[in-house]
Amino acid sequence: MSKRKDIHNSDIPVVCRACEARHRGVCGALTPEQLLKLSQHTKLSSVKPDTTLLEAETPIDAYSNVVRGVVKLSKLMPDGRQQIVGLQFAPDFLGRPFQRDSGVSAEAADQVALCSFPRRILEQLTEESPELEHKLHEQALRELDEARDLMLMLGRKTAGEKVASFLLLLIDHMDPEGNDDTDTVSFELPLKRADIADFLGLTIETISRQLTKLRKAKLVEIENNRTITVPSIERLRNVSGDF
Amino acid sequence: MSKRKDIHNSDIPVVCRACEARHRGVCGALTPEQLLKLSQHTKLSSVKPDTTLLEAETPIDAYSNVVRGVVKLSKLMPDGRQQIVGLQFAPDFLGRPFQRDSGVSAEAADQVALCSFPRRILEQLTEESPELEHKLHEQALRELDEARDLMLMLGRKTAGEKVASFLLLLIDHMDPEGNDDTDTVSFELPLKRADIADFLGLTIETISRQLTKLRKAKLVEIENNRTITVPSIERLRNVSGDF
DNA sequence: GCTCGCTCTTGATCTGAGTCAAGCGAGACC
DNA sequence: GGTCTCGCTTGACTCAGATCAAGAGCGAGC
Repeated sequence: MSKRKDIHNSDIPVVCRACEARHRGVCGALTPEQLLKLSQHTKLSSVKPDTTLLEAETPIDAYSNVVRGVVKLSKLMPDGRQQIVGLQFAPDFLGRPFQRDSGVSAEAADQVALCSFPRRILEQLTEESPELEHKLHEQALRELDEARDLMLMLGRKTAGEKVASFLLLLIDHMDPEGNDDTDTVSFELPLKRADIADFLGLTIETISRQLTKLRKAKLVEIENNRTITVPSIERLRNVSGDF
Repeated sequence: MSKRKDIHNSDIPVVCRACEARHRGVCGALTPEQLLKLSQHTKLSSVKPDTTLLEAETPIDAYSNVVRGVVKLSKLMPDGRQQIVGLQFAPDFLGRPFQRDSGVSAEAADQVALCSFPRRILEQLTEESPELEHKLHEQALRELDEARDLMLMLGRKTAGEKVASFLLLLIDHMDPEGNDDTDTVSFELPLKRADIADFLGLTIETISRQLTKLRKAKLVEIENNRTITVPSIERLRNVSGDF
């Protein structure tokens, strides 16, 4: 990031100037010229909750950066059982490089903003800049780490620990700006109960009961079903099983 | 693979000639010269079941290819609960590129043979050959896909479906040579019951009961607790939940 | 040969989360 | 205002898999 400080801001395409993807996301690997080229083909869009963004089994012809909101990656069993296998937050990259169908589908969890570009462009840029492939590789490794954390959670944690872990995961990923190092946070749940259940391998009813339990134990406060306040992250972590 | 047919075999280092990693693994990205350079620093080793290969939280200074056997990647909770988050079969690459600690530890599940080399060498080769990074990227994406399949399994499948899926996973990964397109296979279980339990998020007793159930349903035959025969892969798939 | 330790199986019982069912509150639409 | 739908909660009951307990099989070491 500091490496780019010397570049005058006017070299940066207007649409990219305020975008997180340029700092923490894959676009950070691009030169101003490449960024310009890319930005000429990008399309910003905003979609409603539960809009399907990628279908499993369907090869994709566009990639996106998540600019705002939360995207659910999910897998479906033939009989309808569903598991959310990952959540993507801004500025994550969305879409499987190298064409292989990844077998997951992607849906907006809440109001989501995307910055999309055709597959062809990304492929060109990858070829001329190994640093871009490196960024994508790093994102893949990061997602792999998260997937494995989730496996531990799904396989070995109790319902209560799962819900606590989920809240902590949200706190970790959302607005890293508002990180004032305090032990207390407040935020909007981007997922509805049904999504949380599909993420944690539980049922809606169990999510509801566990949240009530956390509320009665004064570990969280809940307003309007969606606004969560965690008075002490520390205390919440104590019931997450993570130490 | 066909691209290398024209290279005379004598260009290939002796230790690499019969190695799967040269074909399906990461070494396939290297030129004969690079392979030679690498092979001068590699060390072949063979380790007993349950030997620790990588410790979580400990940065690694060597990478390996799995040449024979099965390696368990696992995560541990502070109170001792354990989850196996991945299994690596020959010729998988073992070790996290770019130094970051991945938080998993690796143990031999059965008798394992490794081909190891110092981190420095891999880093040098990655710098001079983007194709190598590409191979590593592809392996990361493959592992990510597998991790997500496992998440669906851990979160949504019944004990019976989990055990059936596990056997199918083994059939998929083991000796792709012996794949004579028949519907019946026979193989040795590389994991003991306790490992299977940690992999599937169940207990030893449940594994045992589910195997007995499969045996009584004539879906598998079991000899000496370790030798499995599946008379019809098709029928086993029918109880795996995968369609 | 005998014992020890390890892996695995089987049975009896318990329990955490699922299932089924009812009801509430809030926004959307008529 | 009334009714529908959707998201959520709560209670009663059920059940799949965990837990607890006993014992069998088998190879290693003495």
